[in-house]
Amino acid sequence: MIAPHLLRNDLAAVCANLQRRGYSLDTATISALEKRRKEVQSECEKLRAQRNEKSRTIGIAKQNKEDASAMIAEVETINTRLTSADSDLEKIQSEFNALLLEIPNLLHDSVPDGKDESSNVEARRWSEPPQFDFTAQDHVALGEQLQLIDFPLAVKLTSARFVAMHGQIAQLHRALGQFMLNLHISQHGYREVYLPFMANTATLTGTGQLPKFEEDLFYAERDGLYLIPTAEVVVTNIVRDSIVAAEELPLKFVCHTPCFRREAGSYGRDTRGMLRQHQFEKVELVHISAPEDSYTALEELTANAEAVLQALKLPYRTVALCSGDIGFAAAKTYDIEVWLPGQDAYREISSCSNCEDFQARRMQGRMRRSGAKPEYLHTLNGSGIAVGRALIAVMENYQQADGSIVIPEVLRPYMNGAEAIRA
RNA sequence: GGAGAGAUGGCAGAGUGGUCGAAUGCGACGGACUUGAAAUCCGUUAAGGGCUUUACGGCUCUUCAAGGGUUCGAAUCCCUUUCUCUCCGCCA
Repeated sequence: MIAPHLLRNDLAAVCANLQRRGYSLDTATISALEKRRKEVQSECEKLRAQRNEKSRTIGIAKQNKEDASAMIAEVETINTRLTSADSDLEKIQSEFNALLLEIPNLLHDSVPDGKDESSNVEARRWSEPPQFDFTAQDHVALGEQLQLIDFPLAVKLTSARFVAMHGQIAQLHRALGQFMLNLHISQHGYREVYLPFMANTATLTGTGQLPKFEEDLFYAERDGLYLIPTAEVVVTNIVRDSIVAAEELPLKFVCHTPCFRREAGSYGRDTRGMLRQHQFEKVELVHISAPEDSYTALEELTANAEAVLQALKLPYRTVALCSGDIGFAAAKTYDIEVWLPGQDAYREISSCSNCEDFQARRMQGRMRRSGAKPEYLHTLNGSGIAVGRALIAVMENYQQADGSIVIPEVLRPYMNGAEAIRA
């Protein structure tokens, strides 16, 4: 949520910033609404102040056993006017609020301009795509030959866009998650958390999935709960409705969860394989930081995610997303793209964002420096990294001519020492 | 799922219709005393919004789990919901 005072006092600047995203703000509606708000709210408060004052006088009169009926009649008149003014104000405020919740975050100055992903700016590149002296296969072909990835089974049990894995691929998948978690805990100073995989409306509103992106979520109607689309939702909401002491910052959390996404509107995209699934696992990194530290934190968080790929020796590049490609809640985002030989392309495997105070404002997440007023926190999140996609990357980058897959060294301890997966 | 008890400030805990945003204690902060500290004493100490001010600030509204109701007036009375605890049932 953008700071309401910016919308009141600096509408033109807000509008210009959002324009960079290709988002046009309805300034006429907003300023008209704001003008009425000011009038009606003043009226309400004036009436209420009068009523409070009169009621107090009535109380005193009654204690002195005096007749207060004239004053009581007066307050009744005030109340009639107040009721109507109040309902006007409520309408205006809920309209304003609904508008506010649907406006994306302001962009950081360093975000490059551009309409779509073609304008993203490469920040760095690590290692080189492997050269094969045979034709590289994708993970679907590799998994089928090994008989360890089973899409028909997932369809039978559930539906399309789900996957079933057997044996050593299932184990490799688990190994990846365990490895990432341990790396972040032991090397990068994160605290592991285990949280619910379902979340309520307030939680999803806090991070910005609701109200605008409800169609992307799985919803359990009987219980009013949503399956989380990312651990970011539950982890970031740890600080919802709380005031964190400045000395405790930054908070750095790592959390391994399944993620559930309906993928509405992406029907034609990435239908082959397990690149885009309704259910996938992810190790998520979250920083809760003081405002002045959040951009340093973004670099750190991104580097922590990159460290996973470096340890796995998977080639990647890091790009700064341009204004048109950046997500709703983020002020700045780096995507990390891993090399996939099966697609002969770099594909997103992590997205690291600084949301500044956008989410903190929605969820009333604040910090306090000693003696000072509470201030909004800055929240950051990033995949560290997507486990399902990491599995694809390992399979495709470590494939051999005979269709076997060498297990990256750092994962072998999690694989009972096995060095390769063969049919 | 059944029965009962609860939800008040950073924490503990009083408050059952009127000057209550709320006693008291703890904690925190400032000051006095002290070489320093402890102890003691004095003082300050909830959040959010609006209007106003160059600024210090001033005025005002809201908030005692949430929503609704009764009333001139609600932390206090009534209804609904949520959550917590205890007992029973079921369950990994």
